[in-house]
Amino acid sequence: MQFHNYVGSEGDDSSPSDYDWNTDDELEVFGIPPSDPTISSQESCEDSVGESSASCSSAKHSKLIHLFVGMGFSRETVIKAIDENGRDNEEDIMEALLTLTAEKPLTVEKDEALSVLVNMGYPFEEALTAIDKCGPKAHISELADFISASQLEKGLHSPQESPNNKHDASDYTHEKPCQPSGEYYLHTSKKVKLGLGIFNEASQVISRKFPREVANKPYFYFENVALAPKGVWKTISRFLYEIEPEYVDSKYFCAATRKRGYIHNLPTHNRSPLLPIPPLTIQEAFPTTKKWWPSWDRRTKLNCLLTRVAPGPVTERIRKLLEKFGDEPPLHVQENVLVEIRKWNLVWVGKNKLAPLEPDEYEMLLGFPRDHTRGGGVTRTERYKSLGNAFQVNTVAYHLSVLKGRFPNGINVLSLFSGIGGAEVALHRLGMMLKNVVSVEIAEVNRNIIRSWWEQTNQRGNLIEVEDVQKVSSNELSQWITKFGGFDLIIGGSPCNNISGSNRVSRHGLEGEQSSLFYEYFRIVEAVMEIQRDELL
DNA sequence: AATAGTCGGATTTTTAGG
DNA sequence: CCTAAAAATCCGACTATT
Repeated sequence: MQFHNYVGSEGDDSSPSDYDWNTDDELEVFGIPPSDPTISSQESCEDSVGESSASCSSAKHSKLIHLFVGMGFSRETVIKAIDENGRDNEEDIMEALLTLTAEKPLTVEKDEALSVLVNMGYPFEEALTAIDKCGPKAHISELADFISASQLEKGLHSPQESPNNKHDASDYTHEKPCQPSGEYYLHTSKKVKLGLGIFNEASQVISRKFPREVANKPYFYFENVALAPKGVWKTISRFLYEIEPEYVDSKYFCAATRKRGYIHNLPTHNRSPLLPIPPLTIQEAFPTTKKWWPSWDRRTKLNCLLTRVAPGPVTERIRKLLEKFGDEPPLHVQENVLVEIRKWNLVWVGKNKLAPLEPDEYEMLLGFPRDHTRGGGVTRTERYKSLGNAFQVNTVAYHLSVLKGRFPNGINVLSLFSGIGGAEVALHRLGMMLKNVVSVEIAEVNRNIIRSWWEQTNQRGNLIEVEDVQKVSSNELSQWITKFGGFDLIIGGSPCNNISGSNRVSRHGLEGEQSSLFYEYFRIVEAVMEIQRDELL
């Protein structure tokens, strides 16, 4: 029953599966000479230390480059932006980068259109819907008209009439608890959730009532798997102030499915995605696989990236099977192979040859910098495990983007179940200054990864690493709060071990051994709320 | 009524490194 | 030849969706 919001009557024609770019893309991209969207976004991190380019020698310069490269811009673009704006004003550079990346012609029309529309100020989700409806080849003006029309049609009162004005009405004042009534309304833009997407037009304007205490500082953001056993999300909602989960599939943000539920008290107006928009199909994300991709494998999206990948013998078995037939295996063989392919999330890397994704491909799809989890004694198996448990950075950043303007002087973050630091990376890529980050993570390899990232990105703030969430006392919280002046954001996804459908052994629900740590999340949110409310009075 | 897909766990076998 | 680590191989249920 908690999935009642899936039942949006006519979700059919807006269903994501009928993005019909399949055929278009294949033809087009084949026709285009070697220009790889993926390579341009990845090359950057590789040799960032090699300061051989003659002109740039100062330490400040290279630090700046590193900083912005860490946010996901290509090294080339960063250098250009710094050259144009000087190295002293980081905000100007940031603006220039956003402009440059938005103007840069992308290889695929859809991405380009999306980027342009977003840059014009249209909400990301509406832009996607428009492209979905009008087709990827539609002219920008046509798409813009579509969006305006649909906004009118829905009688949207939102401040989007003048798309160029990104920052007009703020939906509420964050510093002050607005109404003394204690009632609080948050207007989500209409297409929130439904069908595990955020772009279903069947949904209506939703007003959520917040208890007064969560309408105030601090913001919190909770994440877990969407397809939990019955009742789990209802329980989670009950603890987290009766806020309805927002179900989002990360396939709208990258080339892989990732169905997750999010409960938060963030405003939802004027969200904006990270730029550049990542490749949204397998074919765009992995151009080299097109050469080997058989026509009968019609996938455009990968399935969820799990913590384990297919062992070698599986792919070898398929290869031998396929080699028995010619170019076109019989239908029943195709179907059997497809079942295995989908189950193990394989891609084509040679003639009849399949392979699981590499760890660095996981990183790319999930929005992390290349080699984020590499090195420092981290094994391959551990990388898969940590990455499989991680946030999809673009998705989370999209939600957190509303915070950017609210904390121009930096933000204090309490990050629970940090894992490999998806929340930290998301905030950083949004260009937010991280003042104080308390990061709670049980696994040593993950803490090392976060620490390493923190140092590589030249963070000027303060990172405190804590091991066990159960040992975080309210006393300790008080001390941090006093020292930092309070937390602005509490963020984390509690363990899904006993909730995930993949677990055949101990899917015991929210009360399971690991998943019950959700209550620790709740405990800490409560404690921080309590302490900071007292301090404010 | 049938199908598809899922932030996994326990155990055994193989490999890597002395 | 030994040990530790990594890879391979077992293992269904639950539910939204069609």
